[in-house]
Amino acid sequence: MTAQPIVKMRKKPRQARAVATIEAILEAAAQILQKEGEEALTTAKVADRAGVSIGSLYQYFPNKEAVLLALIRREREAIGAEVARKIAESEPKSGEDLVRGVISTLLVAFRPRRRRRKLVALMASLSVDRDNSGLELRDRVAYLIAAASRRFPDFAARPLSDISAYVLVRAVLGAIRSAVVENAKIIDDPEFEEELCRLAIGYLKAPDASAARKGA
Amino acid sequence: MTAQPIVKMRKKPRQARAVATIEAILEAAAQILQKEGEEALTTAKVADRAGVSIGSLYQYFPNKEAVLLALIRREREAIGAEVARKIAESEPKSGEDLVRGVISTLLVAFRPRRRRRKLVALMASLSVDRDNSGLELRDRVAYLIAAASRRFPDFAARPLSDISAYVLVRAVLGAIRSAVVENAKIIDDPEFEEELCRLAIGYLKAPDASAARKGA
Amino acid sequence: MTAQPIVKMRKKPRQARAVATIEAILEAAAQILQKEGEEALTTAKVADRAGVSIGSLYQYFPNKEAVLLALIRREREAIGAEVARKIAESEPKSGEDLVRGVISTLLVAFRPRRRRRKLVALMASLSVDRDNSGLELRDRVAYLIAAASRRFPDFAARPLSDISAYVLVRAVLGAIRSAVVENAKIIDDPEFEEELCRLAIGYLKAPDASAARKGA
Amino acid sequence: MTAQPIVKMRKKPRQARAVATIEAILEAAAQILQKEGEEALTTAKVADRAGVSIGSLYQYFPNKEAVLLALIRREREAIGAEVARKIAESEPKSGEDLVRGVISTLLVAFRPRRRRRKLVALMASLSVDRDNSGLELRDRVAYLIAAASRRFPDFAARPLSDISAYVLVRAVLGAIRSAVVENAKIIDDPEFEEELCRLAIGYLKAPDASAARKGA
DNA sequence: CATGAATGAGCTTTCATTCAT
DNA sequence: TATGAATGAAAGCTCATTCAT
Repeated sequence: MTAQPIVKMRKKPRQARAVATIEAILEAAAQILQKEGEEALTTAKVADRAGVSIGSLYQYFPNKEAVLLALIRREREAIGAEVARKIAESEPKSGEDLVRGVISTLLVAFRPRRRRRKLVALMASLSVDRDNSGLELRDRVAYLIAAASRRFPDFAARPLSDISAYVLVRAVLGAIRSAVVENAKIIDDPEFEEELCRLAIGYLKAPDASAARKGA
Repeated sequence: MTAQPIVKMRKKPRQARAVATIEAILEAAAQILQKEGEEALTTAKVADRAGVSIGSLYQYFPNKEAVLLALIRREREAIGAEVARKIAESEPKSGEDLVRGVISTLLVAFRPRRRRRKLVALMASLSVDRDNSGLELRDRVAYLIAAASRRFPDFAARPLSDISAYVLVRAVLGAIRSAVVENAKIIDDPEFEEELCRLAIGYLKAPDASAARKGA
Repeated sequence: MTAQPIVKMRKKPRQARAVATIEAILEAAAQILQKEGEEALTTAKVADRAGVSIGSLYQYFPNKEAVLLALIRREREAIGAEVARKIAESEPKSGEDLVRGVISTLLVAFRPRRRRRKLVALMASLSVDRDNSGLELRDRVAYLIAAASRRFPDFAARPLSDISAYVLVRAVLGAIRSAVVENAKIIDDPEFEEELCRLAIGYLKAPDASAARKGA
Repeated sequence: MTAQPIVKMRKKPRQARAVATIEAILEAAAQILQKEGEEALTTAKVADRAGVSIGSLYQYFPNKEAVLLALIRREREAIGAEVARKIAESEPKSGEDLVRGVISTLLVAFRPRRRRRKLVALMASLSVDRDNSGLELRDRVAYLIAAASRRFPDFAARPLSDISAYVLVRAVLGAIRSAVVENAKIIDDPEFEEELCRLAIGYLKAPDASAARKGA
């Protein structure tokens, strides 16, 4: 895992068998990551647990890193899509509604699977350095919030600056990340969800800081 | 990094020379981590850059992990102490004052040294799994805020629950962490600091969520 | 290239299509060898470049080595045939004539195709160990010279011993080999050709060494 | 053995033990090369036969190729030095004397050790592409001959052009190379040596070709 | 105490070859 | 017959750690 920025899969699967192989590899990688940690994630182990030969692994992934990246991308897209879908079908009536919906969905997505702990930690550390196409979750959430801040009367007072959006999204996801990674039972606590909402909504409704300062 | 769960240092340094050696090793490790990343951090390289033999390194640290842990702890303590000191000498007159002071100090601590980027990422991923004594920074900040929320009139309205403190501290540090790790120039932007303050202060002053709900 | 000592082709091509396939495979191998070197010559790459599946390659060649051997043999036969043909049609009038003709043809055969460099090197290293049927070029040349030394008056003085033939042929081909393999532009230099002729003709005309010694 | 032009040793040995290790590695490599061929030359096998760990091998050689290169260089220097020494102490009285001395020494150097067969083949194929500092043998021989062609009356008639030297040295070494590589008993035959001398001396004494042509 | 040579388990990756489809 | 997914032995190489000097 030295350099090699290659990220794509080595070959497109043309037979159904191949698709199953890829899926098995990713699932095996996820399991090992979860149960034994990143250091235990060796290509041999992944192939073994996936029930395929090591050669097959390398037929579809150019190197170990590519497996990790694919795994992370899959996870991220799954969560991102879920958030978007839930929001779309819940038809929020207010900005507050929407924020509660987003946070609730995020928590649901990260919660049940304590099994995803290591993966989330990895996502945090890997995504940054190596995968710039990977900010989907954050960007999607930021987009949703920004849209809401324009569309709904309760937030309309002040449009969201880029920096505000950055702070809000990173703060909320940062807190969730901590909860997941620190393995805290707190992530199942309704009060945690409530406080997250309070943090977000309070921030979105608060008078503009600079405006406030100038006004003072 | 195979076996050996030992984590403490192998021997107490009794001579000034020993202290200097340890310091040189940690500094070398920090430099390598920063300039070349975690993968490049090998014991041989650390010893070499520190100007000591590999044998000497193992005289002071039982294994590679111990070096990393010591490095992280050093960094964390430095930042924690700085926050505490700045607050102590600034004698805040209000809760808002104190929060602004804490955030400002945190940003100063993380900011100038873009060189600390990799270290911060490491702290995040390592602290959780391997060092349970390591939450000092977070705990210290949480303690400060909690104390303030009791001491100062502007926050007095509602004492900070454990969960609230958790959310607040993780949110703020999470946003800063993002800024540092994503290498964003945003960390130098005054507006970023302002928004962080707005987030924290707004949260601390907002009416209690559950109270509000009950009241409704 | 593990086991399987089989060296012959697996099946006789009975259809024109098969011949074309074999030709495509050999041509692909030659190209890869030339452009990327021996290490890059993998069966998968050969099949790919030849436009056939890896399975098909193994239908015509029992293993990778057989491909190489076929390639070398093809090359060798081509050059050998060319030398023979040129000589036959030039109807040399003297031994010197014939020698000049042979050397000239050899140089023409090896020259234009700097592309054949890697192939020549291969021929040199492979032919020895693995292909004992492969001395055709050398033998053909040796035969030509030997015949000339008997047929033409200018060489008639002394019949060529086996060892003399060996020395002469290896010397001339060795010098050409060096020129090709070392990638020297020398192979295009007319003086090079002239000197080779001088070497060969001088040797063939010189008084017998042992005779000379005895005479002395 | 992909790229990596590194050729030097990884670290200078500072302890006597290290020198012995290096020697053992080279000797083991030579043996394996000889008895089992180039394909059998794996780093593990070399280390094993040398009685050292694989790690030790890589402490002194950056990669497998470096081992080969060191081996070849060692061999080449040994032969080159021997040729030079023998000539120096034999104090040849004529050019013919000197040529006979050189050829005799070369044959002695290559002869007794049928064990050197594979090594010579390797030298031929490797030296060219990868080690440009490696032409010592050829250059040394060429230098000796060139000097002789100027110093001694029997060759004085015509100074040796660069191309003539090239042809002569490659021809002689090419013939010897063939004898060694083809495993022919011919290398032990005194007539072989005699014919080589005849080839070389005849060439050196022959009237200049171009002169001859012009004269005609 | 310091040194650095030695160790070797274990990792990633390649590629010739097979065989079910 | 042609295909290409699957195989897995085996290779090169790294690096944390030990221990004789």
